[in-house]
Amino acid sequence: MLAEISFPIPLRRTFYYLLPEEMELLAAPGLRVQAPLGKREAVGMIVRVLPEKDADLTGFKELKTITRLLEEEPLFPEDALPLARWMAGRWGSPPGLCLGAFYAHAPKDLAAQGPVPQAGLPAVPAEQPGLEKLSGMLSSGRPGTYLLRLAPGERRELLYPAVLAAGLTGNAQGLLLVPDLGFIPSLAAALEPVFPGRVGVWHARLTPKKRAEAWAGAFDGKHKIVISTRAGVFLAFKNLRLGLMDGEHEEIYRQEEAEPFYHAREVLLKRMKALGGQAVLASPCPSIETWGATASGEITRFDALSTAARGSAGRGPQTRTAGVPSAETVSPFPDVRVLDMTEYPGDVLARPLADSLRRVFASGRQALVIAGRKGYASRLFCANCGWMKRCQGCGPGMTLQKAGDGTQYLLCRRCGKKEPKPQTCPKCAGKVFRDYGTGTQKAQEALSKLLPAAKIARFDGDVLRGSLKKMRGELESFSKGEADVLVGTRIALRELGAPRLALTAFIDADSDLSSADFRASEKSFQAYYGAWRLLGPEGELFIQTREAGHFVFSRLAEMDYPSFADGELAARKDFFYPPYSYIVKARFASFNRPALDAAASDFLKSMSFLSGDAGEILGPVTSPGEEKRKFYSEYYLVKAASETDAMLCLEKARALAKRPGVKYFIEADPHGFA
DNA sequence: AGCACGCCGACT
DNA sequence: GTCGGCGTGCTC
Repeated sequence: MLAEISFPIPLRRTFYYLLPEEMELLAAPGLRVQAPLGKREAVGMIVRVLPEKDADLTGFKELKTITRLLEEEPLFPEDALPLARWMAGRWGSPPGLCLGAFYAHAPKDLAAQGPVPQAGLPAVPAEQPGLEKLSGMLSSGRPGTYLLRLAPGERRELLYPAVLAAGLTGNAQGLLLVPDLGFIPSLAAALEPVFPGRVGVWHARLTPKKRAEAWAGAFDGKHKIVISTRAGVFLAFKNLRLGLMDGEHEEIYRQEEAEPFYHAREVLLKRMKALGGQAVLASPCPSIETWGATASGEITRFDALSTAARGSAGRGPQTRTAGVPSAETVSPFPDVRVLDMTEYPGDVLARPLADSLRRVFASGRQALVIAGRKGYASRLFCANCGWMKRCQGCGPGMTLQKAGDGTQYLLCRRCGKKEPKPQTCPKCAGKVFRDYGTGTQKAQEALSKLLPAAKIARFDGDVLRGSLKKMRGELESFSKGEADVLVGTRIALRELGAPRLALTAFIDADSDLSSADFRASEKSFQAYYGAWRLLGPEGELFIQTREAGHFVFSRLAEMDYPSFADGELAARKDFFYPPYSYIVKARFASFNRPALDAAASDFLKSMSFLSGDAGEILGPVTSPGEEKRKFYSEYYLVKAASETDAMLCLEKARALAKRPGVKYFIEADPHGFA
C-alpha cells in the first residue's frame, strides 16, 4: 500500500510513499507521518491511502518508505483536510501550506492525555440585559452563526464572559479571537472567574513552553476557552463548539504577508459549520460582508445594549444626553462636524477646527489629530476659488499623479480616466493651484504655528518604523498627559485606550476616501467611529473634506452605523462588489510590451467561461507611478458571482502557461488595490 | 521550506 | 590558496 503525503512546503504537489506492512491498518487520512524528504526527515500528513496500482508512478527512480506514524487518531475531529483544500482554492496558496497551518504547532510526540479537569463551581457572569435572546440561542447548542453588534462604549469584558458562559455547557470548548495582542490580558482576567484555571492564551509571542502548554490545553480539553490572535483559528480542539470573534471587521484578520493567505473570519465560519458548532461575530461596525450575510438571512443579528444605557459607565460621549435605552438611540449625538474644505481654500486647519483646538488647549485638555496618509496622491484645486477638477463620469475629485518623466496629470481613481493638468482655473481663471493632502509632518507644522506653546507628539509610520522605544515614548508622553496634541495616521487610533479626549480630527478625510479600494467608505466610517469612541464628555469630532456630500458623512451625526451599512451594502450590490461578488486580481508586468499583451490575452481567453451573470472583468488598469518608460504593468479584476466560480478563475489564472519575460501576480480577494 | 551544488570575491 | 556569498534546482 501507498500513502499520499502532503508536506508543509510551498509546493503544489503531494508525494507517494511506501507504507510498511505494520502501518497499513493504522494509516488513514488526517494522520501525521514522519518520512524522508530529500536529505532530511520531515513531518507531513496523509491525505490518501491507496493500493500501488492506483498511483501513477511513471518516471520514478525510487519510492521511499514512511518512517513512522505520529498518532493513531486525527488531531482534528472536524477533518482538517477539506478545510485546507478549500483554503487552498479560495486564496490560491499551496495546499501543503494550508494544511500545515493546522498542524504546524502540534508537538511531534503527543503527551499522554491527563484527566480532563472537572468543572468546579465557576462564577456565573451577571446577566447582560439585551443578551437574553442570543444567550438562549447559544445555550440551545443548535448550530448557528450570529452577529453581535456592539453598542458604543460596550464593555467587552462584561459581555463576552456572558456570551461564552451561555454557549459553553458540558465539556464544550470555545475560541475567542481578538484583533490585537493587547486585548488578551484584560479579557483573560475577565474570563478567569468564569472558567477558573481553564483559560488559555495563544499568540505569536508565547515562549516555547507556554506555547506547548496552550496547544496541549486546547487539544486535550483542559482549556475551556482559548483567547488568541488570528492564527488561533487553526488550533486543534478536542470539542470546539463556539467561536467568538471580537472586532470582526478588523483587517488584521486577513493574512496577506505570507502564504498561506487566509481570512480568519472566513476560516472560522467554515470551520464552525464543519463542526456543527456556533459562531458569533462581534463588532460595533461590522464588515459589509457580515452585514450582507445578515441581510440575506445567513447570519442572525443581535444588538447589544449600550453599557452606558445600563448605567454602569459614566464616561464617553454617550453620557451627554439621557438616551432612551435602545442600541440605536442611546448613543446621543456626539458633536461630529464635517468641514467642507472648499470653503477654506489653502487652509491646513479650517477655522472652526483651529478655534476648537485653541479652546481645548486653553482648557488643558488633549486632542488627537489624524493626518492624511503619507505619500498619497493629492488633489489639485484652485488657490483662489477652491475649484477642483472632478471626473465627469464618476463624480469624485481627480487625483494628481506624476508620470515617469516628471510631468503631472490628473487621474480618476474610480474609472482610471486621465486628463492633463489644467493651466488655468475654468471658474475664476486663476493660475495658482495648490495640491491638497496633508502628511503628519505638515500637520505638525500647522499645529505648532497655531499653538506655539503646545507640546505635540507624533505617531505615524515613520515613528513606528523607527525604534520601538521612541514609538512607545511618543505614545506614553501623550497618554500621561505630557503632550497636548498627538498627530498621527489612522494607526494611532488603535493604540489609544481610554476615551477621554476633548477633540479628535481628521485633517484630510479624502486621502482615505479616494483610495482605489472599494472598501474605502467602510474603512473610513470605522475610523471615524474609532476616533469618536476616544472622546470624553463634551468631546468633538472634526472631519475635513472636499467631498462633504459623500455618502459616508450622511449618517455620521448620529453614528448610525446600521443605516450607513445598509446604504453601503446597496452600493456594493449596484457595483457588483463583495459580498455580491468574489474578486480575483491578475497583474502582469514586463519590459516587453508584446509579451505582456500576449499574457493578458491568454488570461482573458481563460476567463471566457464566465459569461452573462456569472461575472465581469475590469481592466486593463495601469497602475500609476509604474509607467516608467520601459516597464509595463497592468492588472485585471475578475468579479465572479459565486465563490466556486472565483475559485475556478483563480485556478485557471494560476495555471496559465508562463510567457518568458512576463511576471504574473495572481491574487484572490485583493484589499486596497491600486 | 530545507538542503546541496556551484561558481566568483576577500581573507587567515 | 580556502571561507563564504546567495542563485538555482530538487524533494515520492
